[in-house]
Amino acid sequence: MNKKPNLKDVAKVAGVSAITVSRVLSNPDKVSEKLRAKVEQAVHEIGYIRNHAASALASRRSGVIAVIIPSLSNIVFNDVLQGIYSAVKQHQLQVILGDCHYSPLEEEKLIATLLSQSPEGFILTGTDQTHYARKLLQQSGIPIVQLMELTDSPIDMNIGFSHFNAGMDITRHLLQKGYRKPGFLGARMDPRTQQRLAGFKKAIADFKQPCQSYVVTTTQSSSIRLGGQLLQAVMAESQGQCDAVFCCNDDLALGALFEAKRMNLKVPADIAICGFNDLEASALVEPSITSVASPRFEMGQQAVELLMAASGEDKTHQPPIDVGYRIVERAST
Amino acid sequence: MNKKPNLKDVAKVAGVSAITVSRVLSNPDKVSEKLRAKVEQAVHEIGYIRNHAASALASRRSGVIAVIIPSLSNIVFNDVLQGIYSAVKQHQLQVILGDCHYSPLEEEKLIATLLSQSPEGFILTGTDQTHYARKLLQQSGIPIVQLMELTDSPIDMNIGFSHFNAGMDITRHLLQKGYRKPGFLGARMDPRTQQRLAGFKKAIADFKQPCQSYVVTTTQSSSIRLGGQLLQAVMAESQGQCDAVFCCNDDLALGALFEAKRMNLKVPADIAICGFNDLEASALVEPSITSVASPRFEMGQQAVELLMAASGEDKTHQPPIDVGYRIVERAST
DNA sequence: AGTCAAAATGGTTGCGCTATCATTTTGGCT
DNA sequence: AGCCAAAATGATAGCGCAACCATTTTGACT
Repeated sequence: MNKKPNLKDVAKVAGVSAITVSRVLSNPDKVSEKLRAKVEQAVHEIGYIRNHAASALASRRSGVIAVIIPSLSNIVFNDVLQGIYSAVKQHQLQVILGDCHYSPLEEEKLIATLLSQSPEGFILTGTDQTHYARKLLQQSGIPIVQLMELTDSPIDMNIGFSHFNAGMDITRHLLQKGYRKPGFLGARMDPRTQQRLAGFKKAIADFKQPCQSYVVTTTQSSSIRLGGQLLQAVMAESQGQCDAVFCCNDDLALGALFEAKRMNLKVPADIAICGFNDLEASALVEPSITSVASPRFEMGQQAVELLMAASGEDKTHQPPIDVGYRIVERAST
Repeated sequence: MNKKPNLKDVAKVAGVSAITVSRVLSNPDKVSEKLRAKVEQAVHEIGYIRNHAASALASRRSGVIAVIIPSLSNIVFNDVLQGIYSAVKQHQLQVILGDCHYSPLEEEKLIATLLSQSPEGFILTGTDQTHYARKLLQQSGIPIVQLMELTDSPIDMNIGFSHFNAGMDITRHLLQKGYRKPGFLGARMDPRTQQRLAGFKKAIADFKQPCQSYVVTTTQSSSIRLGGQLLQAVMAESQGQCDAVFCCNDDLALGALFEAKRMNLKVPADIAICGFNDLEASALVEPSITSVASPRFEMGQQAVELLMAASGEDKTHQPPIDVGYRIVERAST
């Protein structure tokens, strides 16, 4: 194995200087047609690949953005990620991704690690970063986007929607449909789930008529199977009285739906079911499941655009961007 | 904003030389207790974060591995990714991830881009890389793992299972169950799907009794909804004769199942349905869906371990590792 | 042909770190 | 106390590239 070719090797083959090769690679518009062809030919011929570390060091531009999500297994963040990757491609950036497993402490460590790559922007999920994490981020001086939720005190920029309002709205929807004994089924209980639960409680507290409500939660991670178990739990706790469940996400809702069938409960006659995130399956099961849709892909895209826009100009603190949500009413309610 | 602190700044605060600080950070065992405490204190105090680019340039170790998957939206690759991330954490590595959208050409470009980060290992999905991509990879001299499928001519290392055999086995299962007019429903038609289809055809060709088979495929990307459409298509094509479908993945199988119910076909009496990948939902729908399970998470983990093991020693070409698969027989067949 | 500004190309230097080797300090032993 | 190997720490150089500024070439105009 010969050692990897560098700029000088290309320069030699192309018969130009090293700096010229560099220019061809980074500013193809600034050089003459002939030169570019000659150099590109040489690059291809010897299979030259630019050393990113050296380039980043010399130019102080890493061409990288850092992203931290709480979970790789949750489809929700996948959609966001796809948005991020699609946007990033336009800007010729690389993504370095971290999975903090819903833990602020892991997130803090990840932030330190990812910052060492000198990212040009940072995308975080949620707003519950540790104090030291916030310090590191602020000190880094790069643009930051906090994603998914809205907060009054963002580190820098913020884009998302109100999970509290969404939880409240969908609970109101249940109440409007005449259900008076709704239950909340929650898993994981991350901040966004808690906000949805708070919305649930608020809707019930504000409702003009009195009603009985149930809350069954677990810190286990969410799954379809768990949805079934939680439905059993809420039916047991309510002694069969519970007539509607707001599941903190669609996985649970699917599981609750399957379980309801096994328990011979008619949906929505005996029990209404609604979920959150509007996964594809929710629209296609029988009966289809009412859910809350949000523009996840677009949120990811827009987060990248915000970073790019911000890295140019000076810090003009923009207000949080509310991307909103939509209650998708279906047969299950 | 003061500019970011560097090694010298830490050294000044700690009252030692820059190189010593470097050593504390990279070889904490090689320094005295006192020194380490002093330096770590200084690091934390000024919020120093090591410049990865400079470190990588000077040490020729990037601490990064590159991973390319064909799709971010496919849960299958998510499981693999999780395995990769879990293994990577042990080794203090970062992952740079690319999504090639099932395109070898995009993959080639991605490979070039990711190689510029001087990764210490490369994980690829599948075995259909372009010629130039293979050249670049080989020239890079780093360990490479091709994942998911098995091949006789790997670029370097290879871990996966035979999609051909799996497709053949599950088709045999249908035939053994007495179905004589099976159909294959395929989406995307990436190499692995094609191998499953080839297995399907082989099983039918080898079967001792003659039977009628149907193949309906599309290059559209897979979805639950599409599964329903493909079921309609195969029933139309077979004039209602088709009595079993092998769906190239579980999303299609779920869609086919939902559609079968809408068409008032009993599963498995009127039509058997089986899928591939054994997603959680497949076990929980009614009737539960027969599928093919494979150790995806472990494959991802093991790929990383292979890379790490290989980067130490010399290239001793190991044979491909077959992780196997398992037919999970359920109510739908 | 001669002029001059604009476009194209090249030389030097330093980004922040670590490898290599050199030097100093430590501490167990006679 | 004196010796010496081992442990701890420091000085120097260079990784491969792009910023900066210098130089050469081009071509539109008189």
